[in-house]
Amino acid sequence: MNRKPNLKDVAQLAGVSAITVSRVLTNPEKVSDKLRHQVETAIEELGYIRNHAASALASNRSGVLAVIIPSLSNIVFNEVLQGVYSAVKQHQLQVILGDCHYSPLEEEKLITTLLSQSPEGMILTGTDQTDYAKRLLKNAGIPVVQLMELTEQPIDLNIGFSHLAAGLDMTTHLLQQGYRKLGFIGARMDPRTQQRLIGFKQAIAAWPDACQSYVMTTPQSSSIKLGGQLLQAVLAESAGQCDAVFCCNDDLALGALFESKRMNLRVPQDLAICGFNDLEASALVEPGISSVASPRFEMGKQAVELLVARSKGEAVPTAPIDVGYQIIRRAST
Amino acid sequence: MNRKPNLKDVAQLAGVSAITVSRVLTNPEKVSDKLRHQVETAIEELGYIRNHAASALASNRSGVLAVIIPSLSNIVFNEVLQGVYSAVKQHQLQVILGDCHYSPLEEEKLITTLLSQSPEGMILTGTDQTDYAKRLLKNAGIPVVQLMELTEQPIDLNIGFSHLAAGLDMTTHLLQQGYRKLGFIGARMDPRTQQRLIGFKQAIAAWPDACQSYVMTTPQSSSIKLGGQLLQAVLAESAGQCDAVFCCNDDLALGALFESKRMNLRVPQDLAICGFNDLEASALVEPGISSVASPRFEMGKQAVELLVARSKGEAVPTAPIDVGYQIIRRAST
DNA sequence: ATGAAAGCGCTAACAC
DNA sequence: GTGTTAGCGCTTTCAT
Repeated sequence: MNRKPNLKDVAQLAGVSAITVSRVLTNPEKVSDKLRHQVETAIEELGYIRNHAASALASNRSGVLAVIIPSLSNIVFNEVLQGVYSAVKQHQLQVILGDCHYSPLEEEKLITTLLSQSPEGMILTGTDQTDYAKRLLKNAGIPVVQLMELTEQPIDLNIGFSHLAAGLDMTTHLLQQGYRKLGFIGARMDPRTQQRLIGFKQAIAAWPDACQSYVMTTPQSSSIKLGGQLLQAVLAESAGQCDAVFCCNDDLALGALFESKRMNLRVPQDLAICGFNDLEASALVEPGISSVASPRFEMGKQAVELLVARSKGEAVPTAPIDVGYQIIRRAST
Repeated sequence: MNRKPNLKDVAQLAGVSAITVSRVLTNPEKVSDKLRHQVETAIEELGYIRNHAASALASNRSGVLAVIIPSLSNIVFNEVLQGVYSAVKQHQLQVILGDCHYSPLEEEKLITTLLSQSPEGMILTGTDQTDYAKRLLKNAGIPVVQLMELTEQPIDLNIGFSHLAAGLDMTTHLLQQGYRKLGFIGARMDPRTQQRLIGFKQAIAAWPDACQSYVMTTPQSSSIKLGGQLLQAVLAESAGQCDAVFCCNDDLALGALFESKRMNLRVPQDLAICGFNDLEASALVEPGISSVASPRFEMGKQAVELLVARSKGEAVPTAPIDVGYQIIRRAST
């Protein structure tokens, strides 16, 4: 016999019926000590591993959690993922991960693919799914979490924070520090980055004194190097007048900082720099870069907990959950 | 009717048999244009999504690829993952990912879990699986790739490079630059890091002139901050004599560089610093940090291609594939 | 506490 | 090119 052993093989060897073996696997406490031991021995001897597809089909429970992030290379989503993985362990769930490359259309396609695995829940990043995707998800009858940002009309559950408010607060901080010629550099410009830019503009509009703003964005994906290039662009655009730059993330901010040093600009005297996401490096470079911190790991974890609770039919908050953010002030501003 | 539509529902609506619908889904070219169109319309109308568990059970093909990495938070494995994901797309495979936290025992447990999904292949990081895990994998009868480092006795397929040789080359580079009091700082100390350390020691042993070495390692996980702390430790141990540090990765190297600046040590005059992995930041800090580059994305990609080829029964190289590495010399050394 | 029978939704193998 | 039949390996339901 060379094929993989199945339940029947184990049952036969243990001298019990298939269903008893199944019980040992899922509800060991429902089987007598004696039989359980016989079965466990047989399983070990045969090296039996339960066939997940058959199990899922018969029980109508896949044990799968679908997760879609916009980018595998952005460390920010990686941290969310870590939270997700830390939480699924306790719940015997397998994660199926998709990377939609910031594209709602690709996300829609991924959703159909992932739905075919009959996931018991789905975690999405952001709130800009296509209408068709939203319909699919509502029809799927599984709990869905939209993560990272807030929306008035969630598909189902929603956990995040306001990127607009964070952008506004950080910009206000720059203004309070006395800077009046503010640059904004942004890459990729996904919905959350755009919210930050809106916050930036609102803060400037709301400020009583006169101030200048110079916005420089690119659809290119973000990198440290790009931060240096965009800083140059903003300085050129402002004819060197710009005295503070709001970088839409910490990678750009690091690049801007390194570039400033190469140009012998003093930070924060000649130029203030702030970022977003509060990566480890931002705290450790000289000067430390002011940034916006948010509980990414926790968001991922909480999304899973919420999903699981909902699956069990427990009552869960259906209103968006605002996890907040924190403006971290450092020497760069 | 509120339950999810199945093949039969689609077939009935389209006025065909179930198998025809199945064919439209998997081999559209085997169905006449007319019927195919009818079926596609019915699928759309019902919002039908194929049940993966049933499909996998009946066809004995799961469409799943299992991947285990030692850490989700280490960007290095992330890049490998990106390679993996970039390749699976073309092959209609879903990735199931496990994080074994650098523990062979946890890896063993993960392997059993992941095997229950009947994956069509498995990608593992490194070569230090438990004996039981190796047996399980051999019995599973699926192609397995051990990635990142090389081994004489692979479980099945093997793609990687010699971390020992890379460590040796980089250390020799330091010696060639005239440094004679070499520090080694290492965190986590997984098998690959240990190989780098062995290379470090071999290079020193092989060098004709007298030289000193100071090795400082910790089981803690690596971070930028830790790099600064370990640098302090090495300087203390060497009574300030150490004139070059080999950092087992670029995070530590960055931390060491930032710390050197705080201590007003000139790099590379007072202290040379080199890292491993060649992260983006290493090229952009001032001075740039010398490092070891390796084709991580490509390794991930190649692993998938190899696995798929093997699954199809194509001939694939069974000998380890050495993808090599590159010593990147920058101003820090 | 244990088992027998039925069936989950799909596809392989074989007809036609 | 299309359909029929059988069965993948497991769990549900119901009986004992």
